[in-house]
Amino acid sequence: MSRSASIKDVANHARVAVGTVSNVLNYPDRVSQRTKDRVLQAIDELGFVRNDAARQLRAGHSRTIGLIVLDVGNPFFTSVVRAAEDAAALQGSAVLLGDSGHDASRESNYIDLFQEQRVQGLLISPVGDVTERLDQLRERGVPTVLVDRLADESRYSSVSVDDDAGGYLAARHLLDIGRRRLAFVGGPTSIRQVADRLQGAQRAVAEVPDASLEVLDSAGQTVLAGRGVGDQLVRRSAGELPDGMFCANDLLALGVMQSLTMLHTLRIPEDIALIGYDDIDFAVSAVVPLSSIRQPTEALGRTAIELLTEEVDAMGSASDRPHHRAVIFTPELVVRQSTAGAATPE
Amino acid sequence: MSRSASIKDVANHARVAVGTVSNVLNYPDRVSQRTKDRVLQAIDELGFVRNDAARQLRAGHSRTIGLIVLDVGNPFFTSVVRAAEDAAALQGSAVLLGDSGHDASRESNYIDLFQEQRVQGLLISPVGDVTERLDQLRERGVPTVLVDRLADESRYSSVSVDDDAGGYLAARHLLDIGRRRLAFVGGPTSIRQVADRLQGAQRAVAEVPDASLEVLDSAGQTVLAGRGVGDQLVRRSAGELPDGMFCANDLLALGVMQSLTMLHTLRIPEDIALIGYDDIDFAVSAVVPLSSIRQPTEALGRTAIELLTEEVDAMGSASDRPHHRAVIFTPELVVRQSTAGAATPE
DNA sequence: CGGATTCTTTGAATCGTTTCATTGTTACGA
DNA sequence: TCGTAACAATGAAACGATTCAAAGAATCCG
Repeated sequence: MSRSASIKDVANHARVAVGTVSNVLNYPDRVSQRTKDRVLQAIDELGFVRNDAARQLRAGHSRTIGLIVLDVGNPFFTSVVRAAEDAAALQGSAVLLGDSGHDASRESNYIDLFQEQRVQGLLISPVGDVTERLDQLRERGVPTVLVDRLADESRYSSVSVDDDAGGYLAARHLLDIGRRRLAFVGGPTSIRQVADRLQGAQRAVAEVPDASLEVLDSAGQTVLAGRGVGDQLVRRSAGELPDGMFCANDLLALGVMQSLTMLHTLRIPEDIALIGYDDIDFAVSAVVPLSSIRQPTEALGRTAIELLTEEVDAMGSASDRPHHRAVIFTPELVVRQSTAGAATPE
Repeated sequence: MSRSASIKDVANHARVAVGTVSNVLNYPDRVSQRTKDRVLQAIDELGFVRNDAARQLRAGHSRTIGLIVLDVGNPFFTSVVRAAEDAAALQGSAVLLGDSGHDASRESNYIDLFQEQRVQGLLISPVGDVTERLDQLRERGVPTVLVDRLADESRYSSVSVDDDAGGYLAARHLLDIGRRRLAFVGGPTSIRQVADRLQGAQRAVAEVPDASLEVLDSAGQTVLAGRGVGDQLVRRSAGELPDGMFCANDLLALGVMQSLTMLHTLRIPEDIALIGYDDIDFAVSAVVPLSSIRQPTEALGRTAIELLTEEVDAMGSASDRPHHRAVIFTPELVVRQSTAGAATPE
């Protein structure tokens, strides 16, 4: 129930000046061994723990970094968060995590909170149009790095993944194992990710003379939506079926797989090769382990912190040229049984 | 690039005293409309944002609550976290989230960090034995509530879920739809959750004279482990098969379902009714939508904050009797197709 | 032994907010 | 018109850590 001990209590207890205690904590080399021992013992006896508020009041800024993601429940972000936390910890910063849940007002609340906390900088996967807000933050000395969103390099640094390249990888892989009648399954193309992945797939298909790509619009991005598409497919005659399918995400792919395998008339991968996107945990333990495109989430998180640190440092040196970088990662192909085996053209 | 405006800048700009600005922010009623307008305008013009560090230095404590979970990627905790954040926001606190990832040293780092930040209190789902550490925290005025772990009420408050009751619910449901030859699938019973769920199931079975419960040990708690168990089952002759199965979690259940439905010789739920535990997102979109036991995660998170608030308040009034509460929630049965339909006894 | 040099220690000033005793102002009833 | 009460505004003190100029101690060298 006793109030926390302060640096002054420690100083009294060790019979030294407060400045000395501070030196023990921050510049141990400046202090003689004898006094250092006395001070450390006093710290131990009183159970002294630094008061971070006082510290950052003096310093003018905190040692924390704000991170606002769209959805902590999404494994993609979970992984980015963890990587960012680890990278930040290495340089002695902590990460304050905010989950906007795709809600602009929650997002705004977190920005307010982080600004009050005087975070060193902000990593954000924005919901609404927050550019004005972010400009204002930067004026006040808080730099921002956009996550999972490509930014104009003249304005912000950003880390993102090349969805077009991912789409290309997936389609190219299907073509490489000999498939020619491809189908793309994806939700509304108004979603940028979906549109980009489709575009990449089209690019790959265009490179192969006799290949075709059919676009199957799904109602959403869920397992059920995928099953809906699959159910329609199984009604087709054999000649009308694709022999390779690329789904805009793994949930869709798992739904399609459920439909196709349910009736045991179509085999994966022999009759139809199937590939998803995201490489979620479930992909590996599907009935037929699902090939997928893996996003380099660890690299995203780590690099986001690196770019932010660059910006923070640049802020310190009052060089006026704003030097931002937009880092774009290329996703990675993960081959499993759903696209395994040699070519089986008709 | 300009330094952030302080309350003093605002005071100068509005030609009032600093105390007045503070009053506008904290006790608007004490200030006349005229000055309030002037101050608010000055705040707006300077883009003033409170410095939380100074605030909490003065206050002696922050308005944040520390929350350390075992794994943010786990949907159970994700949901608890979100509920806790919402509940905290309602009372004007923010939640600092730490992910220990089942690692005692990460856990310890977060406790250090939160102590430096002078959090109001701590919610924790502990990895190692941290009781000493928590006692020490309480002495310094930082109360703790244990999450997803039953605590001795004489020492801590806690919120947890009754796994025995959950196991009972699941088995009772299978019995209620007429199944008698039950099987429990679960990992090593050294895991408390698994042992409790099994115990509850046994309790239910004991209540019905001609019912039996077979225990099938799974290698782990994954889809693949479940498939392993399922693969062994399908080799049995019809008479040796259970007619109702309860899996210690949904992943196991989904694995079992994959095996059983793969060969199309056994039907779910007609031949074998199947129920899992946790009600993960995938349960509803399985080939046969999976019945499950849902844990009241929202209530857990909300109640954890409530108990913590009680403790914080109790700390304020220097009443020496430590009054802790251990709240135990009962999980909920979610019936889907995998256990649907009337009884089909042999 | 004295002066120069290096190494330690000191403690007041500072960061930005809140608090609160004090002073200043206004309004009202007698 | 005066006294009193209610209301507004003031500004110094405090929170706890860090910084830094200055003082004090120890060491070295000629």
